[in-house]
This record gives sequence, structure tokens and C-alpha cells, in this order.
Amino acid sequence: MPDPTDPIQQQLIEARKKQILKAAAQVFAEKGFHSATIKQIARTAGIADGTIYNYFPNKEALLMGLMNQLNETPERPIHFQEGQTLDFEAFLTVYLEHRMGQIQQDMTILQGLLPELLVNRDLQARYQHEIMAPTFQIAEQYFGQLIKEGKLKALPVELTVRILAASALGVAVLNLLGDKVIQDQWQEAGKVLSQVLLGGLKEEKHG
Amino acid sequence: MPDPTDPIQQQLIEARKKQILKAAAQVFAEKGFHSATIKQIARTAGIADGTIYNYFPNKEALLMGLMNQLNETPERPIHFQEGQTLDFEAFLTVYLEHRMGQIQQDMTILQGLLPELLVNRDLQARYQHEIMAPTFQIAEQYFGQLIKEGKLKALPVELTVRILAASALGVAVLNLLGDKVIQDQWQEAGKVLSQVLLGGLKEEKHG
Amino acid sequence: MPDPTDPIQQQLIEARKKQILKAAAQVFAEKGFHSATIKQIARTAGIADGTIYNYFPNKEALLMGLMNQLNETPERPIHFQEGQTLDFEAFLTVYLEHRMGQIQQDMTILQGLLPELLVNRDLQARYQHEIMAPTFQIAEQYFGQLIKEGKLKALPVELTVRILAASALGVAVLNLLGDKVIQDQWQEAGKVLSQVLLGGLKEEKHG
Amino acid sequence: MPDPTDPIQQQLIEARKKQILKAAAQVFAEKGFHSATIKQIARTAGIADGTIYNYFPNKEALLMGLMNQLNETPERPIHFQEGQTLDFEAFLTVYLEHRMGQIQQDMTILQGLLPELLVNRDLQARYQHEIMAPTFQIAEQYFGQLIKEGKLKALPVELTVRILAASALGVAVLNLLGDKVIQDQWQEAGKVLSQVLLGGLKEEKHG
DNA sequence: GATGAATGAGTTTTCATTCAT
DNA sequence: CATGAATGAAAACTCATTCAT
Repeated sequence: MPDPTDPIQQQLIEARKKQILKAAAQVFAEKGFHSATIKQIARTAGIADGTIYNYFPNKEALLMGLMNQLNETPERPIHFQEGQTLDFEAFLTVYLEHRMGQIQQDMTILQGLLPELLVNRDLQARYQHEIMAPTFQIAEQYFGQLIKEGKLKALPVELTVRILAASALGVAVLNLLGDKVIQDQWQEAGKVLSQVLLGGLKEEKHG
Repeated sequence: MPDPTDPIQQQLIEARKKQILKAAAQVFAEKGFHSATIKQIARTAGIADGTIYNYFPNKEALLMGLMNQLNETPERPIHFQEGQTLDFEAFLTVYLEHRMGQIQQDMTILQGLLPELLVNRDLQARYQHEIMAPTFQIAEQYFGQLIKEGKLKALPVELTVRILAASALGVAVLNLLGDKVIQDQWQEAGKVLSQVLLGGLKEEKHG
Repeated sequence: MPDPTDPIQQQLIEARKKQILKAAAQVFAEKGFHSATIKQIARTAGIADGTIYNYFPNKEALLMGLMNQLNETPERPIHFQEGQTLDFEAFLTVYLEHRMGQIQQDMTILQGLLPELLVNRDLQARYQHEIMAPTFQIAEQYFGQLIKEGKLKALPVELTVRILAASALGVAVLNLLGDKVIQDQWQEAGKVLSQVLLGGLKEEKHG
Repeated sequence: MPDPTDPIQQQLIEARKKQILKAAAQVFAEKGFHSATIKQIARTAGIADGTIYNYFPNKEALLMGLMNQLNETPERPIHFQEGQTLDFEAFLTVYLEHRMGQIQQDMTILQGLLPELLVNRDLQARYQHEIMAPTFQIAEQYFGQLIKEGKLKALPVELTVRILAASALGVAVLNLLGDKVIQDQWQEAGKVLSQVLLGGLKEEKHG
């Protein structure tokens, strides 16, 4: 009887979970959550159907697991704090570039997760609570500070941070919807996005 | 023998189709395409299961029908043309306000359609072909013209129109993801969005 | 209110029934009884689905109707009686030739009817009672007489007439099974069949 | 991880397939292919509905499986070869007796298969290709040889072997159609059949 | 009588989940 | 723990039959 608190056991279990989630992400991205079958995921992971149920209570838990993986990327909170030292323009540019790269890396997970996130209220609640709320809270503080300092226009903070997030999210969604232009010029899109967000579309008038 | 080309027959058929699509939109929005059952849609529409199949060949055709409904709103192309008489700032403000209102109206359809659109390649191809491509083409022409006239910054046109579209799309997705702030201040969000898109986030420097 | 005993009404009804049965035979032959739909039959007959139910109580009754049509060919009994004047060899040749022609003519009906006849006990019972039993009875009398007269080998009469019938039936079945040789040389097959039945396969020894 | 090439696994799989096919044959014979339900077959086999689909891809595959079983009886080709040592009369008698016994044994399968074979073109093509064509080919060679040796009448070989086959088939069909005389005297029928086929019905004339 | 839209029972098939090995 | 065969609930879809027009 293996000791469940044994750290080696723990690591083995974690490794197995990751193996399964990786396969799940791949199959979900390809077929979508509902059309993906446990059998396909198991085959992709190179294990038996039943084994999955030793690590996850049911198919839905795989989605939760994927969401956690999205969350585990440890860099996110750091960058807003870095922002306090950089000026906003530089920060937003760096941040968006980084974020776009990260989104691209997580695109497979996103592709499997997002459609279900739009539909599944439980998942949505968890996503709200675990990812969106904390992110927005940090961002709101940061933006509020910048506005107070007169570095940003005095727009409503809550909406502004959401519109910023929405812009990046929208580009990702367009990508997932199969838009060839975005797919082929992903990094470029990030740059144009920061340019628009910083200075707007309008040509500044010259005196 | 009722004439199948009889306009009254036609109208009855169209009315029934709309009744079914309305129910489908509602149930898809609530449960998602896959978890929605024909039985639920039929119950919602107040008809028998089999009746649905007298009007649509299969469940997927309901999605296609919903997509067509999205497409049938006849106003879209008009507005870009109106833009040629307004100045860009006024146009974008009016356009986005209108667009946000329309999205909100179509939100139920969008909620049912979008998740499946992210997953179903056939549907995606049709959406690309029937909705996105024509829209982008018109917008690209219009933006290209504005840039040539020096009214807009000389950003890459293809990416710019997509980023504009992505921003609105992203706000809608955030809404669908259950974000309370966006849900409660939908029209406000539209306004902030146009402000950001027009002038950027940065405070303009004062001499 | 049309008088149901009106002979003109009767004829109209009969004509409509025949029209429906003709369509049914065609569709049954093509798709088989179960895969044939009332809609297809109605379309083939150029009428509405519901109209069929004004003439036949249900789909199965169409099979019964087809069986009756098979039975209505008025020539069958005649030929055995003719046999009493011809010698057996001439009679069998003529009879089989005629029978093969008739089977070929009824092949469409047979193709729709036979598969269901092999499966449907009710239909089988009616076929036994209405077609096979009377035919075999007449044939048994005739063969019994011939044997008594020393014109035929003294084989068991009941089995002999059935084997004779079975031979022709078997050729028809082989035809329905798609055998190209039989399909292409149907009349020839009838001739060879009578030769075999009359003189056997063996070469007669020559003194 | 059980090896899928493990001969024990193979045998278990084969045994299960046979169990299912046996049940299918029984239910098909009783109700006919279309009226037979997967549920009935599963109940008859003593397993769950879904289990059938672990062994056969769909209901039609059960028919194919039954056809293969019919084909697997390994004795068929042997007998024609034996015929080369026996004289024809003895051979046909032995052969038909054997064949009739075999048909009787396979009658349940035949009853389920034949009606569908008359209706389903795919199945028909496979039956032609896998069973009828090879059988007829062997038989034609054998009969051709006998005719060349003057042991048989010089009838058209292709038609003759088909008429021989048709006779046996016809007797089986008569049986399936519920003819009591054939059902009760099956073996006798075989004997009469060989007598007729060998010497014909006519009394030989005595000098 | 003719029509064909509406009905819903009944079928095949899929697949998440269980559990004996 | 791993396995994968067995399970059976659940869903899409078909189509004979009815009946209001």
C-alpha cells in the first residue's frame, strides 16, 4: 500500500495527471469537448480508459484541470508589479507582447477550454473566481494609480481594464475562428494592438 | 394539392422555421449546442420532436439557420457607406454604438453559436465565407481610403480592421463569460471602447 | 354522399387501388418492404401520403394487395386442364415456358413480396392458403393420374409436384439474387429446366 | 496490457462474436432483419445492447458475419473433387444428401439472411462474389468435364449448374415459405430431387 | 375524398463510467 | 494501480399513421 503522502508518489501522480491533461488538451482542441471521447484521450496519452478515472473523477474534471494549468503559469502577477517601475507605454508594449506570446502558447488549451467556458456555468464561475477576478483586481489598482498620476485618460477604470483584456481576448478568438490574417501575423497583431490602445487610430493633428 | 410556391404556404413555412430557430437559440444559449436536446427545443417551441425534422434536416442545420439569421440583419453594409459622409470620429462612435446594440440583441444567438463556431470546422468555414470575409473586405476598403486621406494613422489595414472587430468581439465574449461589469454597463462599455480606439489610453501631453 | 355500391364508384376505387399497388410494387422491389416509405409510394403514385390510407388500412395491407394481384392472373388453373389433352412432355414444356414468362412479368411484384413472405407469418399463412395449397392440389391430382397411367415414374406425388415448383421458384430466386447468367438467359433457362425435369441430366445409354 | 494478438484473447473475442451471431441468427429468423431489434438480440445473447457494438460496427455487420459463417463450412469444395473418383450418379446422390443436410443445419441462418439478400444490393454483391461465383466456377469445370466424357447430356453448362443449384435452393425456399410437406420430409425431398435430376420425371420406355 | 403537416413511439448507436481481473 | 470489456442511459432521427382543412 503506497503511502499517499510519500513525495515520490505525489510526483508520480502529478506527472500522470499532466500526461493526461496534455492529451486531453490536444483532443479537446481538435474535436471540441463533447466530441472528444475518453477513449481518444486515453489512446493519445498511451494509457487505458479506466486509468484516467484513477486521476480525475470524470470527464469534466479534465476541463477543470486544464483551467488550473492555465492559471499555473506563474509569470502573470509579476508583470503588473514590474509595471510600477516602467513607464506605462513601455510596460503595455512589453506586457502585451509577452501576453500574446503566452496566449499563443496556450492556444491549444484555450481552444479546448473557451467553447466550453462559454457554455458551462460551473466552469465559468470557477474561471471568474480564480482567474478573471484576481487579474482584474490587480489591473484596476494599477490603472487607478496611473490615472491618479495623470498618466492615463480618466476613463472608468473597471471598464477600461476589461476593454483592454477584451481586445487581446478578441484577437485570440478571431484566431480560433480561423482568420488567416491573424493566424499568419500573430505577433504583428500584438504590436498593432498596443499602438492602437496607446495612441488610438486617429492621426494626431500637427500644429 | 397546396402549391409549394404559394406565398401563403411559404410564409407559414418561414414562420414555423423562425419559431423553431427561436427556441433553438434559447436552448443552445442555455445549455450549449451539444447538451441541448431536440426534445428540449421542441418543448420550448411547443411542438413535437419530429416536427423539427419537417423543417430542418438535422440538428446541425439549426446552427446554420441561426447563422443565417445573424446574417440577415440588413443594416451592416449600409453603415460603412454612411461613413463616407460623416467624419471618422463621428462615424466610429455611431457605428460602434449601433453595433453594440445589435450584438446585445443577437447575444442569445451568439451565445449558442459562438462556442460551436470555435469547434466546428464546417460551420467555421461558412462563417468565414458568409460573414467575416465580406465584412472585412468592405471595412478594409473604407479604412484604406481614410489612411490615404491622412485621417488615420498608417497602420497595416488588414490587421487594423481585424483588431477593431476583435475589440468588439472580445467585449461580447467577456459578456458571455459572465463578467458582471460588462453585463451591467454594456452601452457604457461601447462608449469607452470607441474612446480608446479613437484616442488611445494615454493622456495627451499638454504644452 | 357517393353511393358505395355504385358500380362506377367501385371502378374508380379499384383503379385507384391498382395505381397505388403498382407504385408500391415498384418501390418495394427497389428498396424492400421495410426501407420503402409511404411517402415514396405516394410520390411514385402521384398522390398524397394520406390518400393511401383511404384505400388500404396500413402499409402491410399493400403487401396483401400485391399478393392478390399475383393471384388474380386468371390463366393458371386453365393450363393444368389443358394438360389432360396434351401429352405430358409437350404440356410441361409449354407450361414451364408460359410459367417462366409469367414469373418474369411478375418479377417486380415477386421481388417486393418474396422477402417479406419469408419473414412475415401472417402473409405466409395467406399465401399458403390462397395460392400454394390450391395450386398443389390441382397439380397433385394431375400428376397422380399420370403416374397411374404409367406415363410418369412412380415418385411420391406430393414431393414431386413441390420439387417441380421449387425448381422454377429457385430459378426465380437466383435471378432475384442477381445472378447474371440467369438474368441474361431467362427463357433459355426455362428450356434447360424442362429438359432436365423431363429426361434428367444423365446421358441415356445407347445400345 | 493484454496483448491483442494473444491467442487466448483472440479466442475470447471469437467466442463472443459467435455468441452474438447465434443470437442474431435466431432473432433474424424469427422476426426478419428489420423487425429484429438490437435489444432483442442482446437479450437473446444474454448481454447488454452496447456490448454488441464492441464486436460489430453496426446491425448490418451482423448479416455479414452470418454470411461468413455460411461460407466457413469447409467441406463444400472437397465434394466436387471427390466427384472425380465416384461416378456421377453416386456423386450427385451423396452430394445432394450432404447438401440438404447442411442446408437444414444452416436453415436458421438462411432464413435470416435470404430475405435481406433479396433486398440489399451490397449484401447481394458480397454473396455473389464470395459464395456463388466460386461455387459455380468449380461446378462448371466439373460438369464441363463430365459432358466432354459423354457422361452427361450436352446441355449449356452455365445454365445447367445454376438450375441444379436453383432446384436445391427452391426446395429450401419452399421450406422457408412454410410448406408442411417439405418441412416434414426434408431428407426424402432430397432423394426425390436427385432422382428427378438424374433420370427425369418421364418413365423410360421399355422395348 | 384528397391533402400533407404534425405527431411521438420506437430504433440504432454512442460513450462516460464501472469493476473484475 | 492499470486494464479494457461490459454496461445501459440518453440522444438523434425516422416514418407509419392521424386528422384538420
